[in-house]
Amino acid sequence: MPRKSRKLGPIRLTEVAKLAGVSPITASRFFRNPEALSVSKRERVESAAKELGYVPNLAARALASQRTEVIGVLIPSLTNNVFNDVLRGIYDASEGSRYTIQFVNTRYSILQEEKLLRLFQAQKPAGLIVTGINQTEESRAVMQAMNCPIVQIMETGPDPVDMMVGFSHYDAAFAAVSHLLQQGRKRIGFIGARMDPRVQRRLEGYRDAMKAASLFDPNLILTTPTPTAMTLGGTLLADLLAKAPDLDAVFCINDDLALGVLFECQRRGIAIPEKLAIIGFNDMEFMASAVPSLSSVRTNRYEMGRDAVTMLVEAVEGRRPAKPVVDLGFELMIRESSAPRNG
Amino acid sequence: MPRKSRKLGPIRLTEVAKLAGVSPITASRFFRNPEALSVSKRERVESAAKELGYVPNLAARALASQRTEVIGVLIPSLTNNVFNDVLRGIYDASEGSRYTIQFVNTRYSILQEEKLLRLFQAQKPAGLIVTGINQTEESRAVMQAMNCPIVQIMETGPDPVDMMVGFSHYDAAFAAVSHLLQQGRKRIGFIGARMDPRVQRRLEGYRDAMKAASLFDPNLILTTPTPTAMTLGGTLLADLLAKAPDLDAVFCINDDLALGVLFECQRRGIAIPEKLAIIGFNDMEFMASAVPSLSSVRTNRYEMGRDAVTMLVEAVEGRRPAKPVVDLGFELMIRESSAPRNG
DNA sequence: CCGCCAAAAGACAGCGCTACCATTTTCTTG
DNA sequence: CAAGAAAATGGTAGCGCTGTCTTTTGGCGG
Repeated sequence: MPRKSRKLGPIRLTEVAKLAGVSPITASRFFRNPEALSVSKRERVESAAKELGYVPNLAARALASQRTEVIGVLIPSLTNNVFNDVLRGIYDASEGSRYTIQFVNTRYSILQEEKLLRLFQAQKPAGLIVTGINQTEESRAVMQAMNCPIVQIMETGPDPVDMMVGFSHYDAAFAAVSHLLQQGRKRIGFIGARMDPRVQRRLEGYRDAMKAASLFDPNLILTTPTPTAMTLGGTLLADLLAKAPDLDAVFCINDDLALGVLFECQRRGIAIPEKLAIIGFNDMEFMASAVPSLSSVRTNRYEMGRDAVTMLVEAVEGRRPAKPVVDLGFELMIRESSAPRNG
Repeated sequence: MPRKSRKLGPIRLTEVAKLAGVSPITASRFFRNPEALSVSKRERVESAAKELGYVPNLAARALASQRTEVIGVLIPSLTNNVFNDVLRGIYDASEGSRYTIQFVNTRYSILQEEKLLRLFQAQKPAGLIVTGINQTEESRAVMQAMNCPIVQIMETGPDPVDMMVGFSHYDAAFAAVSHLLQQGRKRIGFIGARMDPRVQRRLEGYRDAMKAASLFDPNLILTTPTPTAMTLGGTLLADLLAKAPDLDAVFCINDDLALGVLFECQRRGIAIPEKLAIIGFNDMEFMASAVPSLSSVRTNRYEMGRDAVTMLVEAVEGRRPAKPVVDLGFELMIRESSAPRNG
């Protein structure tokens, strides 16, 4: 006898079935597809399960059925508040479904991402959410082999692995810079930190907008691989001002930097927007309440997370979306910090 | 024959064992406790596993061993940035271990918490992290029955379910208000939102500090059950000023509200700290860079998450901590916003 | 009242791994 | 060098559930 005799542990499906007077397999079906049972048996199983306080053993279910009800989520950072909103959307959407979220942090490393992807592969998740479109060849191969729906989030691009929900960072940055140009600004700086692929694309948008206006000047660009932080905004503005004292606007690749820039300006007595216009990116809540209120590019982060889960759930259940790539767009939120000079 | 013949799916332990020329159970041991194998077998299993690209099937492992390597985390909110930092600590600490984090959101509802706790119970987690000390009787009973180490985080209190990592919100608030009193402030307002149990305890700390100075006045207190937000800070300040026009300081239960208050003051031309002193709570990064810089109470959120996981892992492995309740304390960060009036 | 068909219920084996114990091998030591 | 202890390894069964197929049941027309 290899194991101790039956311990009195948690209630098993067999016990429920016995109490309900049905076979275990019928009880099993009750939990997966109650419609398949006759009304009488359905009620009996239901009350038996309630009476015993039965909770299915997920490990056994996963082993027997060869699949799980887990949605794997790969996100590059928890420090960056942007992903906080995305996660909120993901968790909110998952609560209505029967799927569980399993979240992992790639730390902006595509090799770490590859490793984690392999780990997920072994768990046979029901679906996968990955950030961005810059996966390694190997990662793409693993994803393709996984045989589950996959959504790439945060940006759109050509050649989706499966599905996508995002927006064009290039277009968003182009629009933000174009707005500053329309306000008559000419010496528009670019302040960027961390410089992940999406930030790189924002830089391209900035560059092309400036070139289109024949105002491009590499001295107006200041970037650092350092992770973003509010204090960094102040430091970077100081450095940029040293390189380009005639700066009359800044495009910050996120709102933390923008607020840091605002504070630095207050410290130095630089009038916003008269001397310097500021525009941020993402439109976090504080942008609207700052004094002066700060312009930004609103991105639909919560919706991205939420829609990714929705698409995944639909796809798992066989209802693949009409178009696999969803562009959630962006919106310019023009506020005091980029008002016309004489406004 | 109930199933199709052996499909060519993922590599199983048996395959690895065969290639290594050992029994499956020996191969199994390699993955759980390599020390138990002789060096020669260890090397053979290792290379066989690598060659075949073996990844253990976690569902089978969980089913056979009757336990998982999951740490369940119950946290009340993803919107509140405080928990972002805690989660970071949790995830960072878990990466060094073999445990996986399974996070769920209780939405500040103790009934939801109870429900989620039951769900976790069925999954037999290796450990559990729960927020706060205000669980239902039923929840406590479930936890006690779970037979796994449990850490309550975010605050300390009497009667831990098992272990605790946190600090005294009462003491922290008391200290913050005492500081304002020492600066000669007499009409110190309290601005609070959401009013979860921990915020309630901060209110008590405020109340007792004011009473001790014989300066308590209920008109100085303004709270709302609304979730916290930066704009809310401004609104609440406006309302409080209507009730108590002679206000000379505010204690905000978090930094978002404090920044909102600062912005509202800038809008109204209220001089900080001359007319009004401000102190927040948590010491988020932006507090130091604001102009004027904002005082706050530093709390060790990241460390709380990190230490909770560390304690859990230690406990699972039989090394229970010397003292089950860890007080991480707090630190008053005094900055310009609560400097003396003539400073 | 029979036969037919669809729907409902059940039988059975096995998913991939590990607990438990038995057995073999290696190491100590008088 | 024998004998006992300790370490390393293996055999077997089963964790709790579900996929597949088979059997039973019930409804209905003739």
